[in-house]
Amino acid sequence: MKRKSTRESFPTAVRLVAEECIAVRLRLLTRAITRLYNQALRPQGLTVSQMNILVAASCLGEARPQDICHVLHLEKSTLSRDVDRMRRQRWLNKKSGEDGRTSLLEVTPAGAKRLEKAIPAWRRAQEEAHLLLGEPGCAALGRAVTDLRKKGLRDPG
Amino acid sequence: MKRKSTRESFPTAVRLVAEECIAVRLRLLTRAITRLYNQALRPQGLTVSQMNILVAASCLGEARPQDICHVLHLEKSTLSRDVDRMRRQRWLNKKSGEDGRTSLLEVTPAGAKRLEKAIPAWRRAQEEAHLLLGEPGCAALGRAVTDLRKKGLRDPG
DNA sequence: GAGATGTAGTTGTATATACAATTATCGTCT
DNA sequence: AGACGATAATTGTATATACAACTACATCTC
Repeated sequence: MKRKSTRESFPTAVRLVAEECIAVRLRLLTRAITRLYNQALRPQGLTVSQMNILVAASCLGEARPQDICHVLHLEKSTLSRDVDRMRRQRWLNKKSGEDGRTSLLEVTPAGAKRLEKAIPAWRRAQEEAHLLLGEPGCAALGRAVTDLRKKGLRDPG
Repeated sequence: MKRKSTRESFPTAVRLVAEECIAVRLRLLTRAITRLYNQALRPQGLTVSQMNILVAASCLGEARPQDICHVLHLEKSTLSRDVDRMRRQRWLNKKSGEDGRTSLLEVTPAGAKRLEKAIPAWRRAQEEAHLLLGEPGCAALGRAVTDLRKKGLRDPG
């Protein structure tokens, strides 16, 4: 993997980014972990994103799209399309709310079943991920998310 | 945000996923942090992914696509398309390597300039991200990535 | 109550991501 | 030399993601 470099000299700042950039690390780690979960979930016909949404919707009961966006820090247009796909699969049902602008999403029985059947696979992925991050890493992650919600870094949309 | 739930009872396991899932948290956090960096970088005409690739390529010197995939845990087809876009921008140059199958990527002067000009914006985003994660969080993140590379969770492609 | 302002969701467009299949090349073995 | 298996990259297809623009509805203000 280490290759002979034809020009070893380049700005110090670039080296700094390479060594310290939080986004690089976080994105890299997320790619790896996402792959882990998706591979576990694939036989269940679910992606980790879809599972996220099903779980959030289950917890919220009848949820407005914006509520789900808020808890997942998801952009509204992203969710809109995710929901499209999941409605096509009949995992989510859309009802119009009292306010003519809003709608309410609800997990269908089929969606709930799909989710439940995926739990064992999730558990396996979760164990591997836990091993990879270590207990302190997981704890730090939890704290960061709590902070994020508290500080309310404006969520998109 | 807390809404009246029409059905408060649903499987315990689902609650468990909601409260503990590492993928949910990591992805959520990554969405937020990615947004942070992208907003900072947008005036410089760079995305965080593109910056990642420029930095990796700069550090490696002449890099084979697979080398970049390896250090960033990126799937080869993903990189292939990212590189396409960046070649169109003239930030990367592709030369054919000695082996007829491989190619070598090199950051062009234009690419290097674009990257350097983006550093101040990066620095601002980095500070905010650091604040958000806290020093322990950042340290844990660093450790996790080091571990990931050590344990060599097979990278894709 | 009509127009201004604001909010919820969808649609247009682009990037980022990955898996599967394909293409092109390489190396080896006979 | 030719066949076969391995490797590097590209291409086909689908999901995930976000910003900007738009649509439809609501609320506020005068």
